Amino acid sequence: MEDNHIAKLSRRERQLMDIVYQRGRVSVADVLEDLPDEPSYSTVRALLRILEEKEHLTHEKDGKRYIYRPTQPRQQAGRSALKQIFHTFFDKSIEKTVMTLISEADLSDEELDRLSQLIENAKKGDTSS
Amino acid sequence: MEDNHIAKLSRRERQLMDIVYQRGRVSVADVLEDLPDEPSYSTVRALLRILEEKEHLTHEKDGKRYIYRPTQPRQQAGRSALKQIFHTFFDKSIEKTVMTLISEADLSDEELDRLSQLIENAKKGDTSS
DNA sequence: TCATTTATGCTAAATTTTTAGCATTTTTTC
DNA sequence: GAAAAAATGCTAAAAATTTAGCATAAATGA
Repeated sequence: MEDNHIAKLSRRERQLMDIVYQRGRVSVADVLEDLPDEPSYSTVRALLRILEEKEHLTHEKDGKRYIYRPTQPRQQAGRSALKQIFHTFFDKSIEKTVMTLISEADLSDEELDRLSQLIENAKKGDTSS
Repeated sequence: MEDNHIAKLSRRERQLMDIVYQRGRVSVADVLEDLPDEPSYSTVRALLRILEEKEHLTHEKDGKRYIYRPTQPRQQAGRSALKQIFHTFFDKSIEKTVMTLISEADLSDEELDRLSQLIENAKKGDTSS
């Protein structure tokens, strides 16, 4: 169950999951706030319920209202999303991908140094943290 | 029109676009080959036509059959896909993203050296190539 | 306590997506 | 050059997604 079954989501479902992953945990109102084309309250609730049925979300009660969280941890979901992109657009080349990230960002020298450090550590076989 | 309007695609449409970006250019048969749940020839054709209407694809004739290509260049599409992931799952942190990429890949020392080099170049203000 | 507000539960309609069929055109092959 | 094979053009049905409405329950506050 490591797989990218997030790819099977419908358009709207994906949009909701993105919001959930950005926020970490959400109420119906939160989601509504982040949706640019204000659908109705009912609509959002229905979608959250469906996502819960499909086991992409769980909810707990916070006082009177529901708070939803993703079932798949953020990091894991991120990793598999990243892998997908990297396959489709960057020929599975880490270099191409990193290059694109760096050129996108206009990093300070300090940040670049930290990246170097990261790579040095990897070289020593330390892939943790 | 730089935006991620690829996010507005339906599930099936996205799946097709992924195939197109992986292959660069495709015939109907190519797409069919890459779809795990063999839909009919007609189905794929209809989808390609729709994607063309929406201007995500163009086609040209290669002998008797159509060859489809994305209208948005691969690199541009990749960049915007990457940006999305990086926003949603990695708190807009280049470091987190690169770290994940590296840990995913089990790179050789040689490859890591090339990455270091990449970063050195960036430090010198060279964000080209 | 009782009215108001703010939630959820459930259901069904509207819309969009997905699919495939049949007709026609172009290419190939004998 | 006629039959078969391999494309595309167009249309419409089936399935899935998306939406919102109405009923009900829980919390709030005067």
